[in-house]
Amino acid sequence: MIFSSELIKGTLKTMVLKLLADNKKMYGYEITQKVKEITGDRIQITEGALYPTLHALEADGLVITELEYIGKRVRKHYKLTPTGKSKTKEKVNELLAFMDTMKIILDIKLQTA
Amino acid sequence: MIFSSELIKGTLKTMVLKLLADNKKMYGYEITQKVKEITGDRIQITEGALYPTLHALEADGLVITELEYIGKRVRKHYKLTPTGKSKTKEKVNELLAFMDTMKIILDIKLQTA
DNA sequence: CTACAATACATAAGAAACTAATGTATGTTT
DNA sequence: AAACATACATTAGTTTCTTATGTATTGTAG
Repeated sequence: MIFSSELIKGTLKTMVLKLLADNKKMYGYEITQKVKEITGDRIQITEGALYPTLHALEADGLVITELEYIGKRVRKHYKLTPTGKSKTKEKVNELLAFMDTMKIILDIKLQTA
Repeated sequence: MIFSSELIKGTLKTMVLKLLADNKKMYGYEITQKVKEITGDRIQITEGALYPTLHALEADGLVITELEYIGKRVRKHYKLTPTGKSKTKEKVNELLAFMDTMKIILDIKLQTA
């Protein structure tokens, strides 16, 4: 089962930041594969969503880039800046807290009729 | 702390369906207040987001409406249809599973360097 | 040895879903 | 009487995604 894309909305930036925090340095294609791998193919990040997000993170000063050449093929590595690291902690904590709050709504029976 | 609105994206429909499942019958304004109440003001659903969502649920046959008059003021109550009830279970289960998957990404240390 | 799949970047048109603002109206509190 | 709360609704604009397309290199299967 693949998660409906609407669920991924709003969590993509946080996911990418957290992956960069855990892996120090990643390139775009690697991020798509890693997410597929660790979610058992249930979350698939499309390139059309990922690249604009990475560019936005760079424009915001949360990541810096570094080019690597594998033969003639280029890889653009992304790495968190200090600002990016603290922003990552913020965003991760917020998402975890949000999910706890959502669970209150999803789990409880408010009234029984 | 109020959750950034981007996090609410994609979960609104599921929240509304679940609230209707637990409360049998609710009107729009009541939904906004209930969500504020049970989340300690951390999730605030705006009317501009809620009403179009309710109308979409009705157009999709997941809810039916019923008008109530309190003096001259009108309340539009929403109630799940049988289709709406089974859709609610699906969406709630999917969101819970999604959150478990997200926790894998947010909690684990993939590599240490 | 060539066609297809995979790797790797990127953009762009359109859609979806929201925000923020505005509008209308009634009821309640200070 | 003014302000706030209740209760519906719409709309212009923005953000963020999907789907498709484009370019190019490298690996693999027939």
